[in-house]
Amino acid sequence: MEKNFRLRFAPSPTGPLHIGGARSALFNYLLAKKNGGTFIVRMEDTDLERSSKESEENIKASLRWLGMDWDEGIDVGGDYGPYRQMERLDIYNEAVQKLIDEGKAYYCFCSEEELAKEKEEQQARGELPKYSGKCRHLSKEECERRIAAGEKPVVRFHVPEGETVVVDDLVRGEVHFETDGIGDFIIVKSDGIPVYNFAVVMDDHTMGITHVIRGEEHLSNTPRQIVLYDALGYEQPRFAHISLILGRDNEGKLTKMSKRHGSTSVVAYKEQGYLPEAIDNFLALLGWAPGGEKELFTLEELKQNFSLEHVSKSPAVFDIEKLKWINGMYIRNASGERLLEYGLPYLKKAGFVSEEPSTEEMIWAMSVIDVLKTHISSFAELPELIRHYRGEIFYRDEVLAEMKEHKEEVLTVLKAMKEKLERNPKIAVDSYKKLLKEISKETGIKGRPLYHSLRVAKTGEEQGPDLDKLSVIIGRDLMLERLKKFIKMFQRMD
RNA sequence: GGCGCGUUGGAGAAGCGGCUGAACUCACCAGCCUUUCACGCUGGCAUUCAUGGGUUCGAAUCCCAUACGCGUCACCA
Repeated sequence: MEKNFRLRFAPSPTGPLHIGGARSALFNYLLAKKNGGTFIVRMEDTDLERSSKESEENIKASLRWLGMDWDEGIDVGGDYGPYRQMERLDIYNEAVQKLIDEGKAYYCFCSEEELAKEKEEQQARGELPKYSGKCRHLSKEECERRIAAGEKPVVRFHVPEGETVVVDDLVRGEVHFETDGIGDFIIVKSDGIPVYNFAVVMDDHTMGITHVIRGEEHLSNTPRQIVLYDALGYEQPRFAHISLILGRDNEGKLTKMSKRHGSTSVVAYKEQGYLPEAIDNFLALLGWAPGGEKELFTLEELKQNFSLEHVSKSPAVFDIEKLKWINGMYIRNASGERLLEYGLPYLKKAGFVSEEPSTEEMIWAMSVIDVLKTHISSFAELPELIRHYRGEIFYRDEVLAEMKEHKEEVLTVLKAMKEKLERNPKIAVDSYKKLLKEISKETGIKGRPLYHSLRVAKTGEEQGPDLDKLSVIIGRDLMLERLKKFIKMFQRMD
């Protein structure tokens, strides 16, 4: 009998939601949805120093933006709350007291200096550094006396010696750890707040979590947690540790994804004009492989197809080129409305259309986006491209040299265009195609000689959007100005 | 250093003992489409899976060793 799937994403609100976190959240979300289960979001805010409300808000907003709505947890509630660790202290304290009473955990009064010294000595002797167990045998009376005297002890868990802990991991198989390598670890800090390894066990158990999908960096924490599950008499959830996300640094070395590899937060990608469905798609492919040749998946399709069986053990490389490609594909396939919805803010921000666009501006925005949509991989490139086409242009020597070989032809075409533009001060955007036809007919020049000369004169480039459509961006006046300048310059060349 | 994990083309990445004489994507090359380029479409692009042994009728796929890379060893999560 399979229990209902209950999965969770439990970030600590110590910064904006980053790519790695979003990917963990996604995998949990997808597995829950695939199996008709429940997706829960909870906050691990026991690090008072670094936790902040802004971070929590950022994480929630990012998750919602990516389409990962949770069924239970923070903000939405549920039967297993509260969903913030700092509001669950009573639950933890009760369990800690039980462990102390049973002799499975104990107060430790060692100072940081003592511990550091001990560690140093152990290392000098070539031993693995771990807590000596010095406070293990303090009497209850002594503990009470010292606490009453104002000392602030931590609580350590007495790790059973000489045992092997097996992590039965859904992606890595059985991974073995010796308890002798662990040492009695702290479960409650001297300020009375439990440490992650303890709180997470309590939460996952009391919330009925069935599967824990998290980053590989937690693999070495898992034996500690398992030993706690055993001591508490709780049943373990299934664990799945997904591989790290690597980024390539300036020297070309691959290391764990961090700020030095560029943007790491979800909001940063949002601001750069990536679509949430593209991010989801990209994230899903970071370590997970769908069966066939298909690479583009909507969230809905991901929900149906996701499974842990095809999650890779080897690290995933954050390949920004791939993200750009995926995003570009989503942009090309998006409806006009959606394109406008996402693209317009970038045009406004860059000042190409006003804050309250007129109908004319809206029409212009739509056609610009339509012209450029096959040339951008994110919406942030939209204003960049427009500025690029309108800005200073440079003519490459090789290109000019090639054109010089057909000097007469080139000049004929350019002059014809110049004259037509001069005669039509208010030429409509959609009549450029007709114009090109006329020029071709009148001059007898067609194909590459026709298009190439005009393209170079107008943009300085040899490739780009359709020539007639380019007028939407450059406009009649600028185009004419450039033609005149180019003709002048070109005539003087020999 | 201990423990843990990984190593497939120019890059990302499938593959889980025979139907892979190694998918797919990017990049690159060629052709088609387009009165041009791009977009799009079609085709080409690893005699080989870090190296060395072994198991097997058969291995990128299983085992061992070596090398290299990465992660983790907190009163952070």
